[in-house]
Amino acid sequence: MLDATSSYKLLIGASPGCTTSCTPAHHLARTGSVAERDDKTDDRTGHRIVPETTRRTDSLSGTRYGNRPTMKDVAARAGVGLKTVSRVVNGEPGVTPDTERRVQEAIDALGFRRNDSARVLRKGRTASIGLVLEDLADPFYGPLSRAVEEVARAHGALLINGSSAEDPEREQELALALCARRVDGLVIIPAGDDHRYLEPEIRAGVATVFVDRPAGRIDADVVLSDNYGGARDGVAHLIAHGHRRIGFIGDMPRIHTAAERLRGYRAAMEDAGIPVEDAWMSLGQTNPERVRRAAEEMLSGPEPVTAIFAGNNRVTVTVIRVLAEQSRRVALVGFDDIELADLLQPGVTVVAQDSAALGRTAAERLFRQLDGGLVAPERIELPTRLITRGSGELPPAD
Amino acid sequence: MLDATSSYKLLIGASPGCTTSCTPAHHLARTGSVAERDDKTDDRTGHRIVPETTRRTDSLSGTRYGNRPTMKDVAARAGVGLKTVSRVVNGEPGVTPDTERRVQEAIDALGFRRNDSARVLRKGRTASIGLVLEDLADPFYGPLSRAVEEVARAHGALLINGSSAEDPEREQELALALCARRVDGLVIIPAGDDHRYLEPEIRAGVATVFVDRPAGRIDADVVLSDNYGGARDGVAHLIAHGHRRIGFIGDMPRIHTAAERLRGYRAAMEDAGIPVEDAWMSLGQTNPERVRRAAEEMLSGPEPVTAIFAGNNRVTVTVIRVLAEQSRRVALVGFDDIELADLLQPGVTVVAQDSAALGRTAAERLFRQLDGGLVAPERIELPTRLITRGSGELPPAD
DNA sequence: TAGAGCCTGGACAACGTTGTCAGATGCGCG
DNA sequence: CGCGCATCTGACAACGTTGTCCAGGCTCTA
Repeated sequence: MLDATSSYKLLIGASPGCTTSCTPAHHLARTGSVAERDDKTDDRTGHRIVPETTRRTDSLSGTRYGNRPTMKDVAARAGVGLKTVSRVVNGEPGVTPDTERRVQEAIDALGFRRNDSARVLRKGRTASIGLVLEDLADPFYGPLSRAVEEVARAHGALLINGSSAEDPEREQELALALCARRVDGLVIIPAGDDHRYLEPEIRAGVATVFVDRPAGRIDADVVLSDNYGGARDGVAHLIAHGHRRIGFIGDMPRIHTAAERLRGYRAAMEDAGIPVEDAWMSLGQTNPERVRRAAEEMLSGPEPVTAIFAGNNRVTVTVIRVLAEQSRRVALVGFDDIELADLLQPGVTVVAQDSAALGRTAAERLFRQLDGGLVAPERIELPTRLITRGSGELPPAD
Repeated sequence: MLDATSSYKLLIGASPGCTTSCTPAHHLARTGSVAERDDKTDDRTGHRIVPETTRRTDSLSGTRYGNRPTMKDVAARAGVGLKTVSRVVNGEPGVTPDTERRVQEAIDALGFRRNDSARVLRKGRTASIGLVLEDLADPFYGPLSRAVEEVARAHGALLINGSSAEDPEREQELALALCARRVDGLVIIPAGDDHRYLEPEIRAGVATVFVDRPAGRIDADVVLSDNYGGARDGVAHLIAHGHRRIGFIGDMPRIHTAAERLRGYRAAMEDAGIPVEDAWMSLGQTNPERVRRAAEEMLSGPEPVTAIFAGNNRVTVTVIRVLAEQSRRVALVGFDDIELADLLQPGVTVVAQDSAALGRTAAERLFRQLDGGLVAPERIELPTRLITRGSGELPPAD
């Protein structure tokens, strides 16, 4: 068992149900027939288990487990002082080649590896940054995460990341756990809307940058897409192609991006002088069931919408499915680009944001905070791109 | 600047070019016209920058940056001993409610947060595990990563992860850097084929599980999909639908999964008594350019292939693009499931592996190592599923 | 050959926490 | 009033590393 005291558990959060809410597995198509291989599999798990040839080496030997050699051990073996070993390990000058060789031999012989925990304790900086996002498995966050990692790597730092699962409490747990680890900085895709809990941390020097959505109740750097403008453009695009009854399906309104995109939708409609009807707007969870229901409702009745604006990639995917079942041709513009969107019939017109750029920009900003000391918090907005592929250019079919 | 000494840099790797090789950005369709928003953007970066209202709080106040309060400070302020604070922080028994209240007040007033580095140093366990994978941005690894994270979370551990970018050297750097951080365990999707460098670490008690591909030159737990069987089934499926000239496009042969899938291809062909021609097999990088060239070659000439087996998700996506441009109907089965595969015309038949299950199984195995002490290394093979959607059932079009 | 200066190596404290152990305090009871 | 006991508290060492500082030996020059 991992040694986690009660208080520690409180921080990290040992919640009962690990609801992996909305992994792409849900999005992956599971239609069509399924043939399962069946070849000497374990009854219970369906796994095939093959024992490896040898037992784990040294499992019973005299080697002490979990008792690693220290610099002291290396020093003793090499017949030198403790600090000399430190010098060799860190490549500091002032060691004769001969001594260095002896130390190196001892290191190799003992399998010594410097304990970075102790190093961190002594030096104060951990050379690691934390990333709190919503769901690592969401294709939108993959590139973002990778971009943050690349920037971290370029600065010699490691990346610790965790998923909040869109739960504000879990976001806080994670962020604070990372602070307890003394990460040098924090990149946060917020789930909650009150981040005052971070104030002591920021004051203590933890660099902090928010991405995709702004921080709540504190001043902090934030890097986001132009959600309002992007949505407005997308909806205006539909209007320009003759649509007037346009539906909007988005995420829960408490999520900043969802609210902004809705605002963009309203603005575009207003600009065109089209009064928006309540039945055209549906905000809520983005699981396939709800989205499907919402879409089907908009598409039924005496005056169905002729076009749908989908508030994010998950919504778009489900709406595509629903539209594929319709006899009428309904126009669609989605927020976020989607893989293979160009190969569908028709191609899916989207308002694309560059998630990698979001991550990169945020991480760079983070390290600038770390390098250069203090600057005024800024809000950096990245433009979106309207990519027309067909679905957004369909004329209204009344 | 982050404090990273030369030797440290050596470990973490401060490589010159940060080639974010093959992020999904490459896969995302960029066809169709593009309209860029242009609204008071910064000339150089294309960002829109809006200064936040206030200056960062305390930026110039007397608060000492990077000088956090310690338990000693809390103790002094609460007028109690050091150890009493420790007791309160850790929820240990033996503290009067009154004392506890005083300590808690001091903690809140000072914004104290326990330094886990020191804690780790003292206790030996870090309650964190490392994940080395190929590319966080690859949709295949997102769910895997998330699954590992969930299991870690259930055990009160945090997840540190890094991308090897399919570079063995970088894999080693990362893994060893994680060991220096004293992660309790390591989940590795290996890029290289020699992992003897991990021997001292494993001996020292670092739990280690390999995923997706087996370890090289050491005995270690490994969790992988039935690549051989899956590929054989997929190819047999094509053969069953009348194909004989079947192409195989896969990843570099040094990658275990690629080699196994090729073996499956050969086996299926042999089972059917079809001699394989060299021109039908193409192994190498999976970037769109090479895959496209490979596919186009197979499809030209006097005796073109009538079906293609795509060795992984990236290959499949590119092959779909190429096939969409062909006048002839060519059958396709791909390894790995793909989002929206069911909505294409025809739907894409795939051999699906459950990447989340891979991650979950591996992480659970890791914590079992940590909990239960030592067991013989095992090889756990997860079954694949053939999902038929149309593209794999097309008859040969000669 | 002596003194100055440089190079190398090592002793020691400190980082912030936790485990050990002993001391202090309060209480009940004989 | 004194004793034992239970409860609470705090002093101290240790975890493994790095920074400071000093000692000893060497080379070089006068």
